Amino acid sequence: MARKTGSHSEITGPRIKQAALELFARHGFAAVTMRQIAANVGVQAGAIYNYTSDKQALLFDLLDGHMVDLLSKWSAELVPEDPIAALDHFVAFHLDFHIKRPELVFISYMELRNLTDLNFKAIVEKRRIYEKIIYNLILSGVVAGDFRVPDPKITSLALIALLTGPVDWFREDGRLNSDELTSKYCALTRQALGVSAQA
Amino acid sequence: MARKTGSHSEITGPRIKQAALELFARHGFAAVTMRQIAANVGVQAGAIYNYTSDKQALLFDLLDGHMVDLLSKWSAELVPEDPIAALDHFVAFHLDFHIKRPELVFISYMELRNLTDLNFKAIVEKRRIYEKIIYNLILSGVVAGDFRVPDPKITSLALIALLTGPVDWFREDGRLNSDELTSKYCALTRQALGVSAQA
DNA sequence: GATTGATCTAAACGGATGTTCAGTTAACAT
DNA sequence: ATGTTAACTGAACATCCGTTTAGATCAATC
Repeated sequence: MARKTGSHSEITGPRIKQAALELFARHGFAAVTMRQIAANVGVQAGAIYNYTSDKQALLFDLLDGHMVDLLSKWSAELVPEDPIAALDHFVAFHLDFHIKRPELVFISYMELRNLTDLNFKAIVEKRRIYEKIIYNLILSGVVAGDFRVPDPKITSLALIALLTGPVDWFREDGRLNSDELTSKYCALTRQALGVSAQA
Repeated sequence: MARKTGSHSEITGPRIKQAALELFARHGFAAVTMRQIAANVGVQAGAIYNYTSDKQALLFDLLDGHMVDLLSKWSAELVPEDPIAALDHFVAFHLDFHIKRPELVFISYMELRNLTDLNFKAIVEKRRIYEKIIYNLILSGVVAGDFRVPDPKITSLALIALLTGPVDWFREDGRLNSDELTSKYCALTRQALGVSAQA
C-alpha cells in the first residue's frame, strides 16, 4: 500500500505539525515518539521525514513560528501614544494572543531546553525583543508620570508572568469569557503599575 | 568490584535524589536516563534500585516531599491577623520558600504530567490546599475592607503566578538581594490588591 | 576467622527509539 | 498506453531504554 486517493502533501504536512504540537504539549517533547505522531496523522513513521528533516526541526519550527507570529502581529497593531491606553492595548493583545494558543505557549516555555544550542539562541533572541517592547512601554509611562513603579525592569518581567498566568487556567467556556478576562486584567495591571484610580 | 571502603547507604540515597532533581530540572524527566543519574552519583544504574522502586517513584518522592515541606513550613508560621500584615507575611514566605528551591518549583510545574494517575492526584490535592490558603487570605482582606479586588478567586490565581515568576529569573548574586526582592514584591502586591497607599 | 548481610558491579533482558531506504502505489504528463 | 514522480509503506538498522539478576566485595558480628 502507498498513497490512497488524491494528493495529500498539502494536507499531511500541516497535520503532522498539529499532531506534534498536541502531543508535545500533552506529554513533552522527549516523551513523544515519531511513531505516535505518525499514528495520530494516520501514516507510518517514515512518512514524516518527507516533511521535516528530523524531530528537532519539528520542535524548532513550532517554537520559531510562534515567536514570528507574535512579533509580526504586534508590529501590525496600532498602539495608542498615551501610555495608559497603550498599556490597556498591550494587555488585551497579549491575553488574546496567548489564550488562543495555550499549547504553543506551554511548549515555548517547557521545551526550550530540548532545543540545540543554535536553535535555542534563535528563540531566546526573539523573546528578548518582545520583553523589550513591554519594558519600553512601561518606561514611557513612568517618564510621562502615568505609572508609579519602583523598578521598571522587574515590573516588566512581573507583568509578563502576570499576563501569561491565565493561559494555565482560562477556558473559553469557563466562568469568564475573554472580554471579561481582559477587562479584569486591564484593571489589575493598571492597579499594579500604580495608575491613579480616576484615570 | 563492589562496595569501596565504608558504608555508603546513608550517603548514596540522598545523592541519588539530588542528582535526579538536578537532571530532571535541566533536561526533563523523560529525557533523563537511570544511567545518567547513576553516573552523576558515581555508581552503576542497578544500584539505584536499592533506594527507589522505580523511576516514577524517584519523581513522585521529589514532588511530594516538596509539597509536604511547603505546607508544613507554612503551618509553622505565625501569621498576623491583620490582612495587610498577613499579606506581607505571605508574600515574604512564598518568595523565600520558592526562590530557595528553583529546581523543585520548576519540576513541580513541568513534570506533573509524567506522574501516574494516583500520584498525580496526590500532588494536585496538596496544591489545592495551598491555593485555598491564599484565597482565604485575600477573602479576609476583602471582607475587612482592606483589599479592593474585583474577583478574589482570579486574584488568588494571579497572585500565585505573580509571586512564582521570580523563580525564573532571580539570582542570589544578581542585581537584587532577596530582601530587596521581597520588599519590592510586597509593594507590588499591595498595589495589585488595591491596598490604599497610606496604609 | 568464618558467617552474614548490606552494597554494589557487570551483564543481560525484551522492547522501544530515531532514522534510513528499497520498494509500491496512485496521480499526472505525454 | 506509457513513463515519471510524489507520497507512502514496511522492514530494517544500530542504539538505547528501564529493570532484573547473579555474583563480587567489604563491614560488622560472633
